[in-house]
Amino acid sequence: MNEYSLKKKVVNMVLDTNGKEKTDKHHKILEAAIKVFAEQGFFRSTISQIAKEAGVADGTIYLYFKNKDDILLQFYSYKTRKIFNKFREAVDKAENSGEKFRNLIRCHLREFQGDRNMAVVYIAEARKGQHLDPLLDELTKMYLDVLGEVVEQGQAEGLFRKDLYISLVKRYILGGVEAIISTWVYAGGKYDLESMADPLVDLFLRGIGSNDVVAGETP
Amino acid sequence: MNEYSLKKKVVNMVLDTNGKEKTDKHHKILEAAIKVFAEQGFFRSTISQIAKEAGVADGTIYLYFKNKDDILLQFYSYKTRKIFNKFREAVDKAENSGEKFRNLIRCHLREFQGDRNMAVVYIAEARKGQHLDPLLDELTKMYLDVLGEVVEQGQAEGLFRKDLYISLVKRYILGGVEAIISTWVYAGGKYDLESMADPLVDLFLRGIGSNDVVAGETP
DNA sequence: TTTTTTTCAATGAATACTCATTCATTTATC
DNA sequence: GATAAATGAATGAGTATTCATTGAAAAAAA
Repeated sequence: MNEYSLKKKVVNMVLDTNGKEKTDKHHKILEAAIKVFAEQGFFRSTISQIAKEAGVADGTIYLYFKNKDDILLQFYSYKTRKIFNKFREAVDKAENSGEKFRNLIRCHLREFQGDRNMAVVYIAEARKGQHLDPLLDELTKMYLDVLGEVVEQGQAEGLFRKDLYISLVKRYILGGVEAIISTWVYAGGKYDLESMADPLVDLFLRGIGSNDVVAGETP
Repeated sequence: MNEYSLKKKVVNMVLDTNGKEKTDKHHKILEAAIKVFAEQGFFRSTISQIAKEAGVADGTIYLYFKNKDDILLQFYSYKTRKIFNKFREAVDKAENSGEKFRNLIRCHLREFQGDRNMAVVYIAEARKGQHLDPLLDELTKMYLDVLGEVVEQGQAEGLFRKDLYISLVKRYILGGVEAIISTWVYAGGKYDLESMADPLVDLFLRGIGSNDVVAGETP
């Protein structure tokens, strides 16, 4: 929106000797912001609310973030990297493509369940796409790439159908998973999200049709 | 936000003798607003922009709408009703559940393709759910109900599997369809959306797995 | 019919208010 | 004591909403 001139070095994400993230201001503000965003949506949230939630002064936020947009941006950047590593790991530790597929979806659900505020922000704020956040697209793209990889391997292994419209399949799977997360978020996160992985994978693999009957067609 | 005291009667959606909606101010403003919302997002859009797009003065908008939020609300209310009738019709005119299912999804895609601004607003703005719009939930709920109906009938007719977790299936299908619409919107609406209906239905019915192999399990 | 009066939708400048952002001052750290 | 970090009140840009004024058209009077 305005000029990007950082007056001070920022991004001093300190790690303490245990390797755990030190609860420094930067982190505290980020978490507070996501909580507020999750509750009210990005545009309704004010810097003052975030500052209060983080227990700092309004001005302090500007020592760590360029502006309000930058808070969301840094959140995406941070979480996206972190989550993507988990996804990667889940896929890589599996032997065959079927297991990779199941692991990926289970991991997706588990990670979002583990950080509900993040889930809300991703689900609610992410769709806008377009201008604010190339980062968002990046996560989506990475996810789709991993999925594509798994599906193609699955085809090679004879586990998945050969006649698939891959780009459609990728979107469709991501859509299905996000719909389940969105429902869970919306229901207040009351039930166990990860346990939806198996029924969901079953749907992806077998579909809802019985036998070989293709509904709506008259062969 | 403030008190709800309407000083004048509003909502005079005039129908001319042909039954077509007369292009009165109310309608003109609504369409203009959705265009602006689609381009910039609700919060970035200003009343002045909408007024300019509609070719009226800023103040005129307040003769037809309580406030900015109300524009979005009335849009949802209006479109939701309209679209739902189409969905209903698509389902009712089919004989068997398979055809109903296919019709519903095709209709969904066709309607969204036919009004891209609407699609953008629904996809981008709708996820927030929560507070602003019980209307939104209403559309979703109606859609899920119709879907549930179709799926249950399909089970009775032996077309769909009996061992389905219905509430999961409903969400999952809506998610898949929305993902396809979202992709289309995001790609700039360049290709034909309705033609995705058949491949999509195929995925829903048959899944991506080959034969009876259930991936990731070791039976 | 012509003239006068009333009405009320439409206008857009003025208002009121919200917030992101700044910066002079205070507090902590070394 | 000097440097760095944090503060929060003050600023002002942006914009939703209001309302006194206008003028075209309908109704009433002539």
